[in-house]
Amino acid sequence: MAENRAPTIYDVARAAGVAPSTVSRAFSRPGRVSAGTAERIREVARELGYRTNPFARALPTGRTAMIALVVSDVTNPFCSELVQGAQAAAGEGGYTMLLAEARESEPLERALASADGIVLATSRISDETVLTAAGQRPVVVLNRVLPGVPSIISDNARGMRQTVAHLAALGHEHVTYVAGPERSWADGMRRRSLRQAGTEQGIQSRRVGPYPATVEGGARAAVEVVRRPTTAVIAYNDLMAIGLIRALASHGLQVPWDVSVVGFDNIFAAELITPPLTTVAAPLHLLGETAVRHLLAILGGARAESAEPVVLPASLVVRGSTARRRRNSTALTSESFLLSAASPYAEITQS
Amino acid sequence: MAENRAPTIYDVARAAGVAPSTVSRAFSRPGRVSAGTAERIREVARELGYRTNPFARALPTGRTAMIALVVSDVTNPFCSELVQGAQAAAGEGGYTMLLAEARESEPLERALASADGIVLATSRISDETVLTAAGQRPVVVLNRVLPGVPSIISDNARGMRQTVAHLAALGHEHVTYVAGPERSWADGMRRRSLRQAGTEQGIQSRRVGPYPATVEGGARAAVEVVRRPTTAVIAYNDLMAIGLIRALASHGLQVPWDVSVVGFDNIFAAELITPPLTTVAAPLHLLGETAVRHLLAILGGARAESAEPVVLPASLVVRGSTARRRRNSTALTSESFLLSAASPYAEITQS
DNA sequence: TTGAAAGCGCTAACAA
DNA sequence: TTGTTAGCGCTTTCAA
Repeated sequence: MAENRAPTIYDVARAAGVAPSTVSRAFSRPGRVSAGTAERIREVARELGYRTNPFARALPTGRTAMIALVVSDVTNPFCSELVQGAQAAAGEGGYTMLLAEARESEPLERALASADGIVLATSRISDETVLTAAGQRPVVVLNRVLPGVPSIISDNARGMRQTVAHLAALGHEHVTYVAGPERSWADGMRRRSLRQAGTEQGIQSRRVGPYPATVEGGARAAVEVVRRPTTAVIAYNDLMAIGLIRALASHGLQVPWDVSVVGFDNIFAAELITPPLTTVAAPLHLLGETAVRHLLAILGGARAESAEPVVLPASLVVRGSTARRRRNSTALTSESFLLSAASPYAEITQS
Repeated sequence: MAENRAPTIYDVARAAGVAPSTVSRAFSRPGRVSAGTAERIREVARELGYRTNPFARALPTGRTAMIALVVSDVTNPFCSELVQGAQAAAGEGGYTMLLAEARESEPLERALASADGIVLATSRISDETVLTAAGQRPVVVLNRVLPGVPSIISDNARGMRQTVAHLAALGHEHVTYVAGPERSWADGMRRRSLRQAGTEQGIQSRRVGPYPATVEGGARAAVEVVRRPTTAVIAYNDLMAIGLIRALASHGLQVPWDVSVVGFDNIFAAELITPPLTTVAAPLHLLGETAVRHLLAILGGARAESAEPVVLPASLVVRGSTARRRRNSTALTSESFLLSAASPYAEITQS
């Protein structure tokens, strides 16, 4: 309410009996000013309640001390932890974090306009757009790999290998993958990893979908899963797995007894549902943190932009949604698995 | 990477054959420039890829077109939707949203330094600090009421009344309230509402706690709940309710058969757990949205800061964690309820 | 309606 | 080590 104009370096300078530039230096590069004056200046500044104006500073330096985190859906539990990790790392580095939910490209524009650098954690934005953005500001992408753009990913391949091994150990011979958003790099990666792991471990796999990466999407997938019997399904993410489990139940199929379900991400709700979800845990917090750290390093002048993506560990967390295959329940042979009415999207691989 | 200095109004002015000030006007106050020139300027600007620099603009105007949302824990599912609503409203109003997680006051400082206004959605910050902040910039608080500070709250009293009525209808005569953070305004409000509703409807209530407003906190509360038998408990929030339910189960008490549990907020996970949680649904998204809208209105010069908090509807969502009281199980009399070993914190009310 | 010019608060040469 | 002096890109009187 008391609209007293905030004190500036000029006020401090006058009160401390030095030149404004000295005050500026005292704050922007301590060490370039004698200990004594520095101390006095800080003292006076404190008394006056001076705070450096980030905008005024941004103008001559071109550095805003802000980074932007662009996500596709804040509501997605996957995001929350990411955001937290990012926010922590940003604060630690003295940066303020902008959060943008990118439905269209406009938020990205705004982010580009005011942030020094950007962390992109959304599959909603096309590779081309990302590349364009990367041409203007340092960009770090999460869970996608793009030539020339530093990226942080979690080890989907490893998680998938563990999952397949786990399922195989439980006696499963076929696995259905419920695909998420088609444009998502992670989806492609998970699909390929499954095929690969399947081949290595003698497990047949097929894919259904794509469906939206939501509880609702998972529920919709259930219809197709029911139509094309399987003993184990791996969903693109936990949200879908949850939707799938519930919908399956309403179709009379009990997880894990009738069918085993595995998710991806290990979101908060994964261990709360019944049965608790077996899932590939992504180091969500670490992912966000690492991305921001990486970005700050680049902003700080680190030119060692190794072309290789940073791979963070992911590994299977076994809970209650997977169980030994029931020999007698679903009379599933290799043939019936492969031949069951295929949807237009279906993609079948044989080990 | 092509580090071509971004075009400025000077570049546009030269290319369009007008003065820089005209370009400025064309963007900041269309209407103060002839339709023809305006069109030409926009044209040229588009070609050059000009974007107004928010920092340069912020300097003379003092307006940054950014608002800050300060929350206590991004990871809390309660926040996610809030953030989304806020972010949507901000974008809609042409504002960029800063997100700060306030563990200490430093993030608040940063927010104050760069945002035009602030939405405070955390109980971690003291009333005094909020008041100080409100003295410097427009502030809107969420779920707390502070003299002179515009606030948005959800109708806890109504939700509580419904809850008590629901419980009473199920035959419960005593209710235990598991308290959350002591400094939280919402906690006090819920406690008072319960006492009030209890008095009105002839239900005895007592309080245990406070405990942290987390799953872990809820689990810890279970110990006390077990020690001091009760047939129904209302938890400060869903997270605690969830922790409570699970911990109760490990103590051999089944919800809702042995004890009914009600939460607050209706977070995403509430309907996923087993049993699905009966809870007072807060309009999370709307809360965030409304807070930001309100803030933008104030920033826009709305002086009608009605002293009254804006109250958004909250109401009970009945799911599976509440059930009819089993007459025979817990032989709970009014005396034993009131006299059971009280913790130092306990506060007992009699209708 | 448009242009000229003076800042907004800070940083960064360059001098002293 | 410190002061002087230009700007950074934009807005905003004030004149024209």
